[in-house]
Amino acid sequence: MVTEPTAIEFTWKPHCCADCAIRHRAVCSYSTPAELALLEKAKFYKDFEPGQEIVSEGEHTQVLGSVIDGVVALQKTLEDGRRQMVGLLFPSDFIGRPLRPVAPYDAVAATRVRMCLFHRREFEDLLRGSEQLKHRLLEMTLDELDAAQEWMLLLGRKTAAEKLASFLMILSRRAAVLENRPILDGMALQIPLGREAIAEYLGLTIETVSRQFSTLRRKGLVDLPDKRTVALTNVAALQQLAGEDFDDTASDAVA
Amino acid sequence: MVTEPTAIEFTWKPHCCADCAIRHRAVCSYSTPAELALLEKAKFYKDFEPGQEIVSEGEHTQVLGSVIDGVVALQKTLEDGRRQMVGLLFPSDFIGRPLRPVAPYDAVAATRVRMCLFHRREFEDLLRGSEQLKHRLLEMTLDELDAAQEWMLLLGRKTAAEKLASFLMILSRRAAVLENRPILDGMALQIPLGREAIAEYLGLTIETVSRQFSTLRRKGLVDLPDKRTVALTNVAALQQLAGEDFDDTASDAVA
DNA sequence: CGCCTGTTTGATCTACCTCAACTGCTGTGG
DNA sequence: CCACAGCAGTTGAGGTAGATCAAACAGGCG
Repeated sequence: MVTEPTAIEFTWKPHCCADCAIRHRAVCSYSTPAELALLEKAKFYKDFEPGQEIVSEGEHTQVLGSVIDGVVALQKTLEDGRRQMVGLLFPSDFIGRPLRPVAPYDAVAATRVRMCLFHRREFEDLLRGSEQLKHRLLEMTLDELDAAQEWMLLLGRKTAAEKLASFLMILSRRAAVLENRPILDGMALQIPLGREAIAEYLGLTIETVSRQFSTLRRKGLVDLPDKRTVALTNVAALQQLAGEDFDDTASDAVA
Repeated sequence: MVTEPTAIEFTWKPHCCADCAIRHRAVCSYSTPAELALLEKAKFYKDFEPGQEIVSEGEHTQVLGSVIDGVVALQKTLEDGRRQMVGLLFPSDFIGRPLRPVAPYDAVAATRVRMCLFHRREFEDLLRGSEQLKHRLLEMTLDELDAAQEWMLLLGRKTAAEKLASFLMILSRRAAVLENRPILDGMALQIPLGREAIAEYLGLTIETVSRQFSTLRRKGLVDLPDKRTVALTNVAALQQLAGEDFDDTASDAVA
């Protein structure tokens, strides 16, 4: 399963960090030109085919880095094969824990993926010397922790319908940020995962996911032009179903 | 519910950081004497009664800091009242996100709690100037993220029996580290949570938790001398049931 | 002693899982 | 151009783990 990737042509191929599409959002976004030059020297690109493992659980990982293009799923597996996704990474997200040599999960390419990688040793050295890098990594880790805690609420307490609605809203928000446009009724959402991966994301079975998609369609909240596309026909209702406080009610400070 | 805490006497009351019980494990553990002096000046202690809110969801928090004594639960709530615990903090753990003014969860004292607190502003200033503080906070955040991902696997894929067994093993491990002793058959585990809080931890109902406790007792894996105490009579079986790879199989490195 | 709160146990119900059949693509080969 | 695998997704029928509703029970405390 870990075959060498065949040459994949992405629409855009970065050669130097200054041109990089994720330059201002990735772990390097606070780096000074001087530091960027060091990163430039150390980095290398690698492409992965859908389904290919980037990191595998229990493995002593030698590389870590940023997703430039594509989507990566982090998943954990029980001995009997039950699997749970624990992370879904988009361009600019960072894979791998500095200072922690053994990966606690599989990282699998969900689509074609281009990674900007570093050898662990080199990256850790750079990190040690760089206030900016460390600061940005802390920020990103805190964001990931927030997302994980929101996800725990979903897994522990939401119904299947709420789970799927939440998933669609999360994807919408992610797409809105990456593509810099608002979430609107009628917007077509490209889903980078098949039904099985969605089920692993939500802690459901593939059949339940499928049924919930059908229910959402029957209720008129979404259209399903094809298996990998969801058109949001009623964002407000979907958001309501997802059970999210998205209103900007400023609560007053205490103590 | 947010009444001022009455005076609580803990057995040990730190006055200066050098004497502090969590000195070598908390966010300040890498700090130099010089930095410690700054922390010393900025810190203040505060005690909380069981059930008292330390931080509340959506609130603009002005303080953050370390748990010195006691246990704190982080929980998220849906509009209709369904609640999920998303963090359980022991002495030396850190509460609050620097750079993120609005709390995404309630932090509630599960037991009597003594906190070592800082005003957000002051702490952020210290953090900005301190390589050590930032590094330790990054480490701790990464640990919390690991724990959250393990927890997601539990919530999404484990059965009620597996969930409870996992919970007991997590508590055991935590106690083993804090009290610096191994996990052994016969060891009595003090549970800092009532059945309801356990249910919120595991994404179950209180009744299911209670039934699973009874089942574990009937199967001879635990004794239940009183409601807040669990004696582990068969650690190996419990670990097995929890479905954890606790063996130290070194997997070989790849690329 | 009776009240209050937290826990256990029992009986039933239901959301989601499981197993199984079916649909509709997409690619391949005659 | 059609036949037919092969796979991903959908739909259906029935089973079950855990939820829900309800009652009994235990300990602490006035």
